[in-house]
Order: sequence, then structure tokens, then C-alpha cells
Amino acid sequence: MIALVDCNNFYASCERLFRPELRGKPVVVLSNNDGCVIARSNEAKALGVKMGAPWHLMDKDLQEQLTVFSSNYTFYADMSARVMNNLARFTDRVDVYSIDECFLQFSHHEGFTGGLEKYCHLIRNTIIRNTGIPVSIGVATSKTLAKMANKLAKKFNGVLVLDTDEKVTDAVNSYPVEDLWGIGRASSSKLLKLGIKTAGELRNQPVDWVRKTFTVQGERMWYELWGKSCIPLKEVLDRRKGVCTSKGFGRLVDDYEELQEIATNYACRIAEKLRKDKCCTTNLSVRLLTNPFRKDLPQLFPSVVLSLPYPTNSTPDLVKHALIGLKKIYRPGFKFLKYELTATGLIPESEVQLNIFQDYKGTKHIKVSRLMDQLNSHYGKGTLRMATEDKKHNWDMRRNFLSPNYTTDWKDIIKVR
DNA sequence: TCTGGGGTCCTAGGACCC
DNA sequence: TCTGGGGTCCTAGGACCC
Repeated sequence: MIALVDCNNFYASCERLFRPELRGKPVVVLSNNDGCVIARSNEAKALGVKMGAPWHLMDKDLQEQLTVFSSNYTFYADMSARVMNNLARFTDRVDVYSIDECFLQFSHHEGFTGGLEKYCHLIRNTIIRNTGIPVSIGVATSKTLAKMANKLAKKFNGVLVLDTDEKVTDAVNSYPVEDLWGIGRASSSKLLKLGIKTAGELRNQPVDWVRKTFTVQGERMWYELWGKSCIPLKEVLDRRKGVCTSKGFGRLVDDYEELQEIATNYACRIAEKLRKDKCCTTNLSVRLLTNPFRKDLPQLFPSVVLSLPYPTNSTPDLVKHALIGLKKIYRPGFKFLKYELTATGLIPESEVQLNIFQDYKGTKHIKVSRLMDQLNSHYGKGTLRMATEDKKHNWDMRRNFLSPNYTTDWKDIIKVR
């Protein structure tokens, strides 16, 4: 059996942990730049706050009823690790699917006195006691059914085990097809046009037809809906295939020098991520984007892919190419909102092949970069940085409602009187 | 004034091979 | 009238996820 454990309203639950006075109150968390609502407590949902709603367009009266937070990913990542570590105590077959979700596989549940359902309640109670984060658990024989059971569990008492054909059939017959894992906007409108409204109706179509209409992904989903597991548990984390830094500036930028500063900064972040993962990149794609919501301004989304002369994760190398890329795509007269840098074709540091025709300064650069990482981690971010990176940073993200890093920063640790 | 930031997987089509 | 038949690899773009 496969269980999906999902943290309820995860970011909102995190923010409430160290602010107990907010229990039972409507809380929302905003995306980067305080753009959209990305997490809501149950009370906020009850007030009608929609997922993805732009904060600045929200009704003032509604805003005033909410306690609002900017997203604090350092904090959420730490809380996530605590939840996952606790889950790993119940089974060693663990597949961490996202920051707030985890698949667990139970091979035999005969040993659990009282059965699987009781065991899931034990897991739930342990997680909330040890971390303070409430979770829901759905159990079935495939990941797709476990995801569905999990969503349904939130309506019951937090646990739903679909362990008989009757229970599965009942569940799929009333489950809206557009809520299935793997059905997005495009597929759901296609399905609705075909008159298929529930997961059960999709499951009752002939598999050949499903394959023809929705490709192999549809076929896989069909088998999963019949309880036949096709999406394997990923117990070891795959090597990452790409790294991306793409953030809005918090305001529009058209000045070339300022964009150079931003490009340098993002290249430094990418280089740090690569070194942390012990990877080098062979390609760098660079893109500028204007604000698509500003219909009154001219739009431009230029991009270029650079193949690097040799795989690298050194800061000076990546900055150099990020700036070359910027020069290639920059056009004056446009107000840009976003700069995007993606490293693809990643290979482990240990497998890097050098090009014999290249004058390789790698070792020196790598030593410098490693030293930067060490000093920055010891003395704080930005202690050592590239010269072009350094200025006022007045294009930084808006984060007007940021909470302290309660669990990861000594100076933010909670004081008890 | 203001509308997220990461990822993965799959397909179609072109270039190229013998 | 009629112009092969199999492959592989790469890329761009779409769909989807949280």
C-alpha cells in the first residue's frame, strides 16, 4: 500500500507555529514580491480568499481581516525537513515528493495492531506532537489513488484508507476528473467536452481509447485508477537536471548597467546552487521578460542559449557568460520585470571532461569560488562578492510581511522569559 | 505601483545516420 | 505516376506539478 502524507495549508501552518495567538485566525502567505496568495489557513479559505489571488487587487476590507506573511522559504524548508525526518521513522520506503508532501510505502500492515487506519492515525498524531504541523494521509494501491484519498481525507478526520475495490469505486465515481493528479487545465477542458466528468467515468473508458486520446500519460493514469501502480516510488533523489534562478525585480528595470548588476547577482546564486549540488553546467540559457500584465507597455521576451566551452560551476565563469548572454538579448526601450538564468546539461563535478584546446583556468577559479562559499557561510551572505554584484540592490524582492527565521538563525531564535 | 519561482516529463518534428 | 526504410539524437514547446 502507498500512503500520501500532505501537510495541511503548509506555509500558513508554519507561520502559525511561533504565533500561537493566530490559531483559529485567518492567515495567508504571499508569493515572492508579495504578489499572490499561495497558502491559506482554513479560516482564510472560509472567508473566500482564493488560491493565487493577487494581493494588491484584493478587497481592502478582506485584507484587513487577514494576517499576512511574505513567503519565508528558509523557514519552511527547515520545518519540511523535520516533518520528513519524523515520517522516516515509520518506514524506510520514503519518497519525498515536494516541500509538503511525501509518499510512504507499507509492504505489510498485518503487524500494525488495529490495521492500517489506526497506524495512520498514530503517524498523524506523532507528526503534530513532534513538529506542530497538521497532516492528512490517504492510502491506496497506487500513487494516483493515494493522492485522491488524501484530498478526500481532508473532509473526514484526516485519514482515508482505500483498501477494498468497493471503497475505491465509491471514491472514483464521485471524484471530479479535473481534480485528479496529472489532469491540468488543458486535459480537463478536453475531458469535459467529451462528457467525462468523474474519475470513474474516465476509468470506464476502453484503455485503447484513453491511450489514443491522452497518450501514454493517460494510459498510465487509467491503470493507476484501477489500482495498478505504474508510477514507481522514488526512494533515492535523482540528480537534478537543471537549475533555474528567475525572480521578478519588484519594479521595472530598463537601465543596462542595472541589468548587468542583476545578471551578475543571479549568476552568483546559480553558481552557489551548482557547487552545493556538486554539479557543473554545460549550457546556460538567459532570458529577459517584460511584465505581461502591463498592456500599455511594449512586450519583449528575448532569450539565448549559450553552450559553455567547458563544464563549470565557478562564479567568475558563470558571471562572464551571464553577461555575454545579457548583451546579446538586451534591447533599449523596454521595461523589464524579470531576468531568468537556467543551467541545463548538468554533470557531476567528478565526471567533468576538459577540452584540450581550452586554456583552462578552472582550478584557480574553483578554489576562489569554494573560498567564497566558506567565508559567506561563516560570516554571512554577501561577505565576499563579485564587484559588479555590489550596489544598493534597490531591485530586490518586496517582502513586506516577512517572519523571523525562528529555527535557522541564532539571532531570530525565540526568547523565553 | 503591484499579478511566484522553481521543477519534471512527453511529443513532434527536423537533422542526420546507414 | 512512381524517388526506401529503418533508426537515433536533439530541440522547442506544451502540459503538468507544488
